[in-house]
Amino acid sequence: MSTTLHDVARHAGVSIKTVSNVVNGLGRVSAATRERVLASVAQLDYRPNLSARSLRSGRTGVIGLAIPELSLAYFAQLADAVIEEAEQRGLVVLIEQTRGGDRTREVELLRGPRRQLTDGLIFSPFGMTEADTELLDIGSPLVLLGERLPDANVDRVTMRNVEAGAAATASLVRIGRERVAVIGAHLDARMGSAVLRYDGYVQALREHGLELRDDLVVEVDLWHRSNGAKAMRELLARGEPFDALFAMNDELALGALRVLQEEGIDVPSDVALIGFDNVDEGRFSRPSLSTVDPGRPEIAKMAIDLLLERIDGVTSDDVAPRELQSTFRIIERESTQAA
Amino acid sequence: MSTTLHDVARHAGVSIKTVSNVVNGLGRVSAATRERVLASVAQLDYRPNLSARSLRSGRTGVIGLAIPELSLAYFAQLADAVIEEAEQRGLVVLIEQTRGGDRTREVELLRGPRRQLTDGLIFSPFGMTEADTELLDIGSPLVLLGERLPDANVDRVTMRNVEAGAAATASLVRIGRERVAVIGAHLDARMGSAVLRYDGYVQALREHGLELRDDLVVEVDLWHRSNGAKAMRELLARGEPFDALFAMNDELALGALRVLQEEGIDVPSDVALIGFDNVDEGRFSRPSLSTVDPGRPEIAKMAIDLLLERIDGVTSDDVAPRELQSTFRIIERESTQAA
DNA sequence: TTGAAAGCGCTAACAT
DNA sequence: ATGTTAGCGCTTTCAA
Repeated sequence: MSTTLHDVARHAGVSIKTVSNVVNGLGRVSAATRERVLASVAQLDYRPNLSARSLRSGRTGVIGLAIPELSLAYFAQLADAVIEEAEQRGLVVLIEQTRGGDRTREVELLRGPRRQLTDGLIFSPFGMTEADTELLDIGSPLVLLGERLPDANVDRVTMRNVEAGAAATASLVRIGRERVAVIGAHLDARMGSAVLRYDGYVQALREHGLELRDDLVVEVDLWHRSNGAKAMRELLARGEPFDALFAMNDELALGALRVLQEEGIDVPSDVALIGFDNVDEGRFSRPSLSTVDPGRPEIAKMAIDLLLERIDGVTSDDVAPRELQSTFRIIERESTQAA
Repeated sequence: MSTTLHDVARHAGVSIKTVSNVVNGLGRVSAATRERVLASVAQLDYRPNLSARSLRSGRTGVIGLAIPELSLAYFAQLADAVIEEAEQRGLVVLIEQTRGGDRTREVELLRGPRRQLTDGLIFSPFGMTEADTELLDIGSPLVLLGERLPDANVDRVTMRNVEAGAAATASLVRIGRERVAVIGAHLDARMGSAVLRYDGYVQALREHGLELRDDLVVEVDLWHRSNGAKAMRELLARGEPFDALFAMNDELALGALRVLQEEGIDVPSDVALIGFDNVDEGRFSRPSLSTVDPGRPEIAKMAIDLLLERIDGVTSDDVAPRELQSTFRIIERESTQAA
């Protein structure tokens, strides 16, 4: 059996309350007693039982992070940022994978028993639709990542997707490209990053007096690398000339890049390319990949801030949901080097 | 307040024990009562309080996974596999990052309060040295990943690094290469993957009657992509000709690939290249990267099996530590295509 | 400043 | 087949 408060109390010749006070730095304890208690704590190698503490306090010190898949670089790096930020605040992170937009898994996760284990959840939804919005009402603090489920009555962190999409597109135009293709669009969707980034794309074209051509727009369901390759083949098959490509994330961009090179199309001289997310790999691809940095550490910080304010009750339940936006920046690398 | 066992018991008109039995599927409960209890559970939306359950049972249902960094693709994919495997068994995973070989962080993590929150730990050590071995004696189930701390008295999962290193090297020789360079070596180390894979390399050269040339061996501390690039520049600067390269992991390989291409050296015709780890990105690089698949799902499964056997007491404490090895396989892609 | 005691929600030993 | 009850280790009134 491991050491308990009682053991320490007995050893130090004080009451269990005093030990508790010392351990938690609460209450008034005379320097002498504190000294004695700390000595006993060290000597007995006492460590508080977190289950008991949770049971009593109603807090676990654990927050959940639900993402589609850890093997997608974007989410791995996001999780990294969240764990880092949580640690600053003495919290620990439980990661749950929803396996790329599986609605059922997402719903189960929201209602599942694991919610009891966490003080709150940071959730990046993909499969749930607007009809499921009310399922988000889980009775414990929740912060959404991204623009999905726009009508949900919860705090969320997003980024300026429209502006970022426009800036990415503009960075291609600025180096003299006039036929800018885009892959990753979800034309039928009403909401989501795809819609917003596409809006930015359209907006930038318009601002620069360029024509929006449907045959330069490729829809892609999941933003995986393999789909980037597929989309690029489709685009090439259409035969419509283009001299630049905006890929809605880096995975798509790298998949597309691979196909462009197979076809002997040079990047950036024939086709300039910009991605989105600033995933590490883009720094080492050849050519290195220009991209949009979404400000992951800031996103992690904002999400945890919002969550903690609800957990701590600083923000009462009847305060309307808030939305925080991270600041992005364009990172120009070789794939958009002016010719 | 959320619903408790008592609430359900009262609502169903039975005792709390019966409810507990039903919820946990234990004991003999008549179909009728079970029915009634389940109805109440559903109606009251009862969910067991996991803190209370843990306090009572001494189990949390959480296992820890301590890895250097989630943003390294290998570890992200490993974590993915561990979470997946854990889920099969109703366990959940708490990820802790040791930030690439920081000994202090590793030691703190082993003794830290979070151990109280987990039933056991899967640990991939990097910073701790043999002098720290006894710190692994943490009094709760522990499984090591990899060959570090060889004298530790704990279960571990490894892979056949020597054989795999030899097989990788041999795959280069098999396509006619005779001057095989290697990057990632730790020549001064006594143990670790670097030593073993290097042994395999040496062994394969010998078996094929090839000369081991010191000037074709590049040491690299951390196996990051940037270091792969650096190592390749160093190798090229030496001026010693080579027609193949064994990189000790895929990150190194991709970093090296990038430099080779900058220098106009074609892969695979000028230099054939094989990495190690079978990270996703290798499938989409250009050329796609040949590699060694370490069998991640198997590693995850073995680690959790070992851990659970200790947790459940199936394996008693005085059973000597066991070592399980995953099976690897060589994956041949474009970077080792015969000319 | 310190102590005593109740009880968080659950499991399991024991009773019926 | 079902009920009673004693804690798990901690925090937190309430007393002293």
